[in-house]
Amino acid sequence: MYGTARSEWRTTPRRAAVLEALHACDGFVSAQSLHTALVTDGVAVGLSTVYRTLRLLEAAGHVDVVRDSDGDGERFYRPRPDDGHRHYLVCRECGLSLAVESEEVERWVARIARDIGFHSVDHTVELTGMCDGCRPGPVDRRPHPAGRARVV
Amino acid sequence: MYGTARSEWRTTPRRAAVLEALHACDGFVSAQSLHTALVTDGVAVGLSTVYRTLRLLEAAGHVDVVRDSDGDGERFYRPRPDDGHRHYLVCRECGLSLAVESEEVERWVARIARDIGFHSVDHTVELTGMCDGCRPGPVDRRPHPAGRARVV
DNA sequence: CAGTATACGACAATGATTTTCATGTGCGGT
DNA sequence: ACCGCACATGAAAATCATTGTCGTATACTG
Ligand SMILES: [Mn+2]
Ligand SMILES: [Mn+2]
Ligand SMILES: [Zn+2]
Ligand SMILES: [Zn+2]
Repeated sequence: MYGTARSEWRTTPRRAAVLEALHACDGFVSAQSLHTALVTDGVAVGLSTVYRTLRLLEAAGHVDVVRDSDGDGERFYRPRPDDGHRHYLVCRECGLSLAVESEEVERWVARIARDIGFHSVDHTVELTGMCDGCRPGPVDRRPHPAGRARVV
Repeated sequence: MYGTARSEWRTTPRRAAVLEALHACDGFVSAQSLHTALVTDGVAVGLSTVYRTLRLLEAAGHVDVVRDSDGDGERFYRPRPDDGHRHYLVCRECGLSLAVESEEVERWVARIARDIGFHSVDHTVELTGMCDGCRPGPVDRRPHPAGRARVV
């Protein structure tokens, strides 16, 4: 009748590039570093577009997110597996991130939501620790593996 | 011998005031609103001091923290019960927050940490939803109970 | 191909939190 | 009680990831 039914998701070169760059990364990346990676790679894309695209992907459930535990709560993104969201155990030192099995927590969340009677209950679960390579020896502390973002 | 052993926590009037104001609040409060409450109450205290004190309390494990889910990740604080930390189900609309039973999750975290072999594993678990009073009716949506921070 | 709703990007604005740094004060030692 | 100094305080400036603005470009429908 009136408004023409238009698609709500335009496939544009920038968005394709952002998504591709995201998949090319190991583990979690921030919007900023993803933008840097793109520019370094010769892809002309604005920082705003990277932020906007990541937000869209987040809303569409195509990425998992973890937030830096310190002050500004910086956001890090990772492509989400097709079969549902994951939760991660992240090394505070080197950024190594591992998806963990979370059936138990998912059930717990559902039970709590049902018992208390809240609607549209969403959940955030983040584990942080130190991996073997980063364990602080009293004397012989070795250099960290790498900066951020390995994944298994 | 050399360095004099000094206490690592000075009891000062401002810190006492901040802690008291925190206990006087229902539910979670931000550093900013806690500062406003203090000043309104006639207590002369700087915003920096409120932030610093809350950080200290956090590090000492005397408060529980939840972070706003949107961009800036604003932090909200609540006095922690003596018998250990809690996790909360918070209403996105009115801020009503309820401590939930989380034995199951605590055990899950311990198991994951042990299985994967990370050390000093810490965890963040936050539940957000909509309480009964805030449920969005298709037609008759009623005004929200109150702004932020009730607790049960 | 035209029309328009949407995407883009350079740049400014936001806003919670941190840092600075000059000054005040708790507290251990005497 | 008095000193001395490490730590606490606060007003103001800095930080900085993220979002808003708005003029221009472009994807998509017809
Ligand atoms: Mn989950
Ligand atoms: Mn817990
Ligand atoms: Zn590590
Ligand atoms: Zn509510």
